[in-house]
Amino acid sequence: MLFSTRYYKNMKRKHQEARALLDRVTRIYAAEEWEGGINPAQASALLYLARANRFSRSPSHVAEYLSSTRGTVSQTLKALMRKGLIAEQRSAADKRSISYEVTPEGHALLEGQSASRAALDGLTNAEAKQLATLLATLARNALRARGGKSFGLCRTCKYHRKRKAGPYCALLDEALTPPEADEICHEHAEAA
Amino acid sequence: MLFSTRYYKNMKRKHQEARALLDRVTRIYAAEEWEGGINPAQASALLYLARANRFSRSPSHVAEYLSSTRGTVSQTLKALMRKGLIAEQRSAADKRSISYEVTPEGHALLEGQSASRAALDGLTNAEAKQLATLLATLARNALRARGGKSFGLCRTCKYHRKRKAGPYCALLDEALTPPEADEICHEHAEAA
DNA sequence: TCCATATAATAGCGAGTCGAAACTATTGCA
DNA sequence: TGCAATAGTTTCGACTCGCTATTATATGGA
Repeated sequence: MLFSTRYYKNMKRKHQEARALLDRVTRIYAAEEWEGGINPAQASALLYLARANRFSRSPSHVAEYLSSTRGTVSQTLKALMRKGLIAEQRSAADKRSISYEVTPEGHALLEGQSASRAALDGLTNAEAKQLATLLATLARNALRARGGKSFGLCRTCKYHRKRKAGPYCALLDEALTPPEADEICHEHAEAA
Repeated sequence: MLFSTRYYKNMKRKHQEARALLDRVTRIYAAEEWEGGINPAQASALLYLARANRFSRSPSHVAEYLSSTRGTVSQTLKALMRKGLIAEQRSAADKRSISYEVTPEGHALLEGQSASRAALDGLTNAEAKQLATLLATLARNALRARGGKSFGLCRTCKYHRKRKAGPYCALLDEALTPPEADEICHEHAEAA
């Protein structure tokens, strides 16, 4: 198939427009976050920790989720600790690993940000859903290209089982509480 | 209208999911940018300068577009200068103001990033257009709430005129070249 | 059992961002 | 002429960023 030069120029312009929009929206929200006494990196890490299950709340997992490094994330988490927004939970099984918990103060901060963003964005429910679907496609494709992990919700994983006693993970051979089925898992594998 | 607690919990979850997705996609792209020898703030400023018209390429304009401050942007632009990606253009009319030009090296870098992103995102043309539309709505609403300026394209502005001799700006009383009609303008006003 | 290797997290480095506030140099208005 | 507004820069302290050690713990052979 043959296309004109004009067609390609138009494609390129459209692509740059979408990219610039993503940049700009992110920066507007970042400005909001700064005003809440937290910086964007800290906000992203905090939201991840609030959404991740008990197997997925270590510095390494945060780093991988955010396409960052362990060193950088280690410092971000220390800052969140100092601010009392998360708490450390050392594991007995493996003394090297640490799991973080979002404190009530941390949850309150996220709650406030959610409210402020909902007021800002002014999207209808249908539009918000559409946006989430498109961004999810974008993330999935980009991650596949980069070899990253999906970090999807437990209930959409191929190891997820619905048992009479409640949800269950066939990979870790662990029983789960009902709310855990809606949390992010670092072991998440796309169902076929 | 009455809604259940479950309904609100679901709303909140959906909202956080969209926000987390925006976070994550941005960070995946940021990781790409670092690999290209440039950091996210520099990449955003560079792309803005490449898309802005000759009236809109000052440090103040970049700062306002990115919801940042003049001080921060001043440093970012100095970094881009050192890397030879932009060039200074001092004005004779107002000796205080500076306009920046993206150099051929800068354009080449953006070109490479565009190509790499297009390969990453894997969206169809229709999906890309839909995403751009949704993000534009988001940006417009958030900016209205914060009192920010739109920075839209010249040809969508209420002061834009299509004349026989070519495009024309009725606000600045200036004749424009055809490509300028597709550039960003800091004076942009939404058409009624 | 001992030792090499792998893994989890942290520390330190240098460049750079962030907002905020102080500071220059111009411009324009009264 | 004077003085406030504007455009840009500088400096500050806190923090992020990737990077390269370094420490502590686990694990898998020989």
